[in-house]
Amino acid sequence: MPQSAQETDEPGRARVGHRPTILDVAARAGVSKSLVSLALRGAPGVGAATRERILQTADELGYRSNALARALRERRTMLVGVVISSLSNPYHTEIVTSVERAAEAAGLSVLLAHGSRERGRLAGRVEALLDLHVDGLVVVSSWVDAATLQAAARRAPVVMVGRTLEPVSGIDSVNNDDELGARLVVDHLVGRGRERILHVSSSRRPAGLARRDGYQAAMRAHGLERFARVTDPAGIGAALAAGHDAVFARNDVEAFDVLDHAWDHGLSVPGDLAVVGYDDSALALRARPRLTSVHQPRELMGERAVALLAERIGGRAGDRHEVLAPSLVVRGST
Amino acid sequence: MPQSAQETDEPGRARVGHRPTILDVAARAGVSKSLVSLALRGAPGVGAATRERILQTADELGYRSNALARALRERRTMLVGVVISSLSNPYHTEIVTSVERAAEAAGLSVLLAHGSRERGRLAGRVEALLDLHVDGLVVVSSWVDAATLQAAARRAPVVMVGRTLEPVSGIDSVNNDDELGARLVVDHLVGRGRERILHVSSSRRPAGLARRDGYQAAMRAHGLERFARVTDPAGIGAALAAGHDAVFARNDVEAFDVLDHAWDHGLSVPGDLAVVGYDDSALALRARPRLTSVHQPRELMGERAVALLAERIGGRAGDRHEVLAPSLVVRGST
DNA sequence: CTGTTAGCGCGTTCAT
DNA sequence: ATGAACGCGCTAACAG
Repeated sequence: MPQSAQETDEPGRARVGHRPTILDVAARAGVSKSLVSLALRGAPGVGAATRERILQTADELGYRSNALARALRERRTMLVGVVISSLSNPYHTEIVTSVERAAEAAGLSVLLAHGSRERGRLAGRVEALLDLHVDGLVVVSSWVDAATLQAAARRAPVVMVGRTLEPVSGIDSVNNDDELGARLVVDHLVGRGRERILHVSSSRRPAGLARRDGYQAAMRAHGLERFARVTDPAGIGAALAAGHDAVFARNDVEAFDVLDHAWDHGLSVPGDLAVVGYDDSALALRARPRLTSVHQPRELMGERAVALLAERIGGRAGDRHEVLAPSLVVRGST
Repeated sequence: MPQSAQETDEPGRARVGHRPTILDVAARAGVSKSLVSLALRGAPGVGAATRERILQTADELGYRSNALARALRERRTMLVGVVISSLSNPYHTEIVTSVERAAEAAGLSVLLAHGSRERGRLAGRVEALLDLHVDGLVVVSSWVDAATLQAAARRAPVVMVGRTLEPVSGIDSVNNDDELGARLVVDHLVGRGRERILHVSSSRRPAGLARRDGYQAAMRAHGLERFARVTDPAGIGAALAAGHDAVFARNDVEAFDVLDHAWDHGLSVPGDLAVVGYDDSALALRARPRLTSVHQPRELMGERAVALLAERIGGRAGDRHEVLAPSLVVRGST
């Protein structure tokens, strides 16, 4: 004969080493577990006195509903997963923070999964979040490959913050106009009389490529293509030796490297060399001189990402890709 | 008459918009769900041919076991939750990375929850992880209050990386010897002929307090208590004006602020002012000149944190508190 | 041995 | 206000 916990357990006495369940509360309060469920969620159909007694009992027992069981039944978790590949790039973590803020405002809770660039690791992190049945996924890393994104999108709404290397159908995206950002930089530098502008970029990442393209187009537009040159951070020394009066780095991290190089070699900034970064992250303010940098509207990007996720969760079908305008923040490095 | 999925569903045909379940695989392979479960987990008692067919079928259907259901049943998730309050302090994120590495090696998957210092937010993040039934919790933030830690420890093993403000029973901890670290700094500076050593510390955090105490004790040991002085970062200007030839900052972030101040006011480092940080984080290498800093064995700390968690999960009862020795890494700033 | 049945874990929902 | 069923995977007990 099968025995339920209600029959075997001493009613009203929580088993030791065992979180109290809804059944414990029901037994102690002398009602059915259904009623406890209703009462705890403030649903109608529960007498005022009974409700009070149930809440009281739950409180005494320190009852907490089991999120796993609820999620299993409700088919949703109110969780948003955020995947990130760099905890050391302030721009990425600042995006995460803005996503968190927006998610919280929408009643969603954020779980972060972090994985570095190693093949497969990030895909594994995405899997882990999906396995937990997050209601949506925000990807803040261009290292998650298209196949993984596409597969993920079949399991949950996915928003990419930033660019993907190849177009991916079934996901939304939020990013800034990297070409425009690059143009703002070149225009600014040219306006300050700099012409020999070097571009520093270590990256085959999509945003890096777009910025590089924007840089080249802008140089061309100013008739400066003869000075256009791209190097990775390791080649800064050689490139600068060839003669440049300004550097546009693909992001603040690499701009910081350029400043370090200048410091190490006695180059004055902005005297000998103007330096511009991208992202306008905390690093831009850390730098000395403070870094002129292209600002991405992070706060808005986080909000839009969560909004797009919410729309998808609400049933919207088509893909949406939002491109926001960056702006240039001028500081001491130019 | 109740109908099971097996009866209502066309066998071998996954319902659209619905992840295939173990039942779908069972139906398609013509076996019971129990056998599918056994086969998928490589358990004995399944014929070779049958096993093959089942695996094949699962693969065709793209079956993924439902982690929520499994966790509900098995009472464990193989997840470790990590709580962090600052994504902008490299030391914290580097600790996270080392915990991740160690956890992965132990077959555990890490979920990060981030919350800033606002009252209650962090406690909420801890709750969120516990509600997901993480198998253990690593706390990398002294902002999580003692009551929250104690309550958490009743739900899952908890390891604190760093110090708690007040002693907390029921949790383990891993941290470095802050007093020793401070002493290393003072000894080093005195060895280089600096005596007027200022301590910069913004913080009422436990680690900050311990470093401050260590600093004061070390100054006393050198007969330099008359020069001992503590200020917060905002007061650097005034404090330096009072005459100091060295600064020991409570962490790299604040040491960086000191370097910035020096730069802004034309003080040469280490000529006019020697500067020492704490944590030996990525910031120490970013700084110019590069920062002398107290190294905490982050990699080891992450490993020990996960090891302690594993022990607790394995049933160990008593509290364990490990204190590791820091070391001084001397660079250009002194 | 191979494979099945029944029931558990826990919260939600619906018909009674 | 309640019992029964359900969401999904695991497992003890049992049949062939």
